[in-house]
Amino acid sequence: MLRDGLFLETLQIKGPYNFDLVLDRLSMDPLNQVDIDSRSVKVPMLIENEAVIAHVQAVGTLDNPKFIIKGTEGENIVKAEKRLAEIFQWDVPLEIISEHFRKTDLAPIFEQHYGTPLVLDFDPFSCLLKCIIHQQLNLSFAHTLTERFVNTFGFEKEGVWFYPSPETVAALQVEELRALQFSGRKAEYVIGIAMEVVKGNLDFTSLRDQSNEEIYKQLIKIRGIGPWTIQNFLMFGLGRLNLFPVADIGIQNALKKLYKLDVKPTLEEIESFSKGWEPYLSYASLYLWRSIE
DNA sequence: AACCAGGGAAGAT
DNA sequence: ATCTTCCATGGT
Repeated sequence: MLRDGLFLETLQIKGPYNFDLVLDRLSMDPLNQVDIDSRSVKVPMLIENEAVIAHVQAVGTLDNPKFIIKGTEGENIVKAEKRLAEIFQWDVPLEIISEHFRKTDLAPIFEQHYGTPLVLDFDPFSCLLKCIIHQQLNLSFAHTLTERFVNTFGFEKEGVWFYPSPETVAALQVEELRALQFSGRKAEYVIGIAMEVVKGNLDFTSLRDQSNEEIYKQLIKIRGIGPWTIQNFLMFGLGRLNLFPVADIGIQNALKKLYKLDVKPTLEEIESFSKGWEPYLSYASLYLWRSIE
């Protein structure tokens, strides 16, 4: 339905799906344009290299989720809607996943956050940059640092900020990022990764069709990208369902809290806890993070 | 005022 | 191959 230069669509999906909890989590990142009262968010996407913004608003309930989607009229409406479905995991059967955890130690947490989907980052390249920037920083400072980065080098459209393009980032100097309080090392990582993309050595479209292992082998070679970054990228960049970042401090603290441990669990303990959570380890990770947020 | 943070590279065994 | 140190800065 077209009106006033907008495309407008109502969408109904299978429940359970708790969009209010989605907005709750998205609002942790100051770059996300979330409006809790109207139950909506503006989603910046790159469709066929074109910046597109979709306004997604929940109008349904947990068990009968409905959305109103608005966007600027263009040629890629179908692709934009497909991408939205992927980002918000509208086709993932949350009931089945929730059922899977009902007989595990995570049951109470899954009860508490029932209907929470794993929402993807809005763009794979942005996801990777965000992972690098967030490495070894507390969430609060990490968010101000990414916000500062995007506001300085990215671009704004219809009130939403886009991360800078690989070309823009590749052309930056370390000193420009140091001025934003990046460490020298972090600045080198970010610029270096953008250069790999510009040179064509890192292509996110082709990554989509590769296995986790193939992607790992390719990304681990790039300076600044380690296991934690790859696991996060596979989860939030590509939406893979079975990742568990054992080295993640947040996961460790969540497990410590869940099992009432005096110290953070060892690698072996974590491995043994997570037995039985497959093949949905990403959802275990997500709900563990939620449990300490 | 220490100590920690949703890590990873580089150097040392 | 595996262990240790350094990076850099804000938060608590």
